[in-house]
Amino acid sequence: MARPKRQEERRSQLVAAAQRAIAAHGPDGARLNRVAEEAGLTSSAVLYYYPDIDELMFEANRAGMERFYEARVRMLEQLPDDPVARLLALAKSGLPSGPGDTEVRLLCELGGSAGRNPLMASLLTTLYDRQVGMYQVVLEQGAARGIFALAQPSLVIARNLVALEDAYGYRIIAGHPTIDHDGAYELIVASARLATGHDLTPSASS
Amino acid sequence: MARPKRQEERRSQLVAAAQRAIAAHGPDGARLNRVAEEAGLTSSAVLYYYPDIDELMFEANRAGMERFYEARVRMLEQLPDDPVARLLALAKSGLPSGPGDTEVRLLCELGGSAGRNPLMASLLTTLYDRQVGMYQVVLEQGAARGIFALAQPSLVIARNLVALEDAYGYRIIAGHPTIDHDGAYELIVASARLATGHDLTPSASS
DNA sequence: GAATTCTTTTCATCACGATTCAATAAATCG
DNA sequence: CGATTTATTGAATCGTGATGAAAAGAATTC
Repeated sequence: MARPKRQEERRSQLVAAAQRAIAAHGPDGARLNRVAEEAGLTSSAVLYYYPDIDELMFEANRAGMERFYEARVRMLEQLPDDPVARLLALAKSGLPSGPGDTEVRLLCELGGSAGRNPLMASLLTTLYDRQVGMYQVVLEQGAARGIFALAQPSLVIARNLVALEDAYGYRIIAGHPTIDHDGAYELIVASARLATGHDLTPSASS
Repeated sequence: MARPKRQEERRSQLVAAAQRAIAAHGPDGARLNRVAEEAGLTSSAVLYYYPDIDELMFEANRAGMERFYEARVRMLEQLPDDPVARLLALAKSGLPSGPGDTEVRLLCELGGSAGRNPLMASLLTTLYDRQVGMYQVVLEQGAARGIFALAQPSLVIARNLVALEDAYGYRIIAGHPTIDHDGAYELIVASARLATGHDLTPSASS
């Protein structure tokens, strides 16, 4: 009797468009027009789905973080039950592939705005703690099996490893001439070696 | 025969005002009006000194980084010639005092924009490398005197320590509930302990 | 105090982005 | 097809910020 609603589909398209716009122009430079252009619509159409533009922007950021985290969780689940392999995979998956990695670009943009946006600050803090939790599980698992000889509490090691990921993410996004994805990975692994007392060579897992 | 020029003084006042505005509203939210208000002037007066507003903003950012770095260098110089004390002081001075630390807030804001601003990216990369250099000097000094037993090349250790500083700066600015200045300091020192093979207790320097 | 140069404000203008609303297009069902 | 609901557009409006020009204000020298 009428045209069916398919708003959810459009809404997620708009969220994706907003994410691209933010990655391209920053959280404040992502004007309504840019989002609309990115989505192939007019600004009015965007407003039709998100009468409050801030709501769309927040959702774009929130969803971006969620997606980043969820992807890592899924990756971890698909891996064999090997602490060494898992630790290395975590380190690799936490780094941007290069300066053009839009997913991490988004996260970096948010980091700066956390200082003046309590909501963003809270989301980022949560994301950080969740990632720390992931590392902790792997570390504890390895320790329980006698594979890792943790030199520090797992919380300390995990916090430092996630911190390294974050920081090198910024360096890679900024295009550091000698710290690219692989270089940062090696640096993080080097730190993990000391903390776990393990070689962390892919094959020497047991 | 006429009123003397004292533009340099005003210009540096404006740079400081711009820094405060950026720390308060972000790199893109720092409108000309905000800067003027922060400086106690009108927007036109600001334009009188900086016809190109982007030039002021860039200078504010550049000067902010420079100042941050120079302050650390001076602090190091004033310290006794003790690698342990210097390393600890470095770690402490690289972290924001709290979420309200405007100097580090500024740096965090820039980190995000580096992805779309090559000039900022270049400045931040330089700042990072310079800080790494500072750490390297201290590490090598300690190693040469037999105080530190470096578990890795000094470049690797230094890069990781500066990275930790950066990342915890973001966490502190974001107001992480359990990672404040002191907490982050302990985490960084914990990592430095493993890398230097030294207790890093303030008194056990020799 | 008058002349001169530097500084600042006021005001007008311009461009751009957000927002609204009426009009139009599209999809579905009977 | 035509009624009905959903989706999208385009023009109009509004506010904000950047910018420029002219006028007013301030500091110095003679």
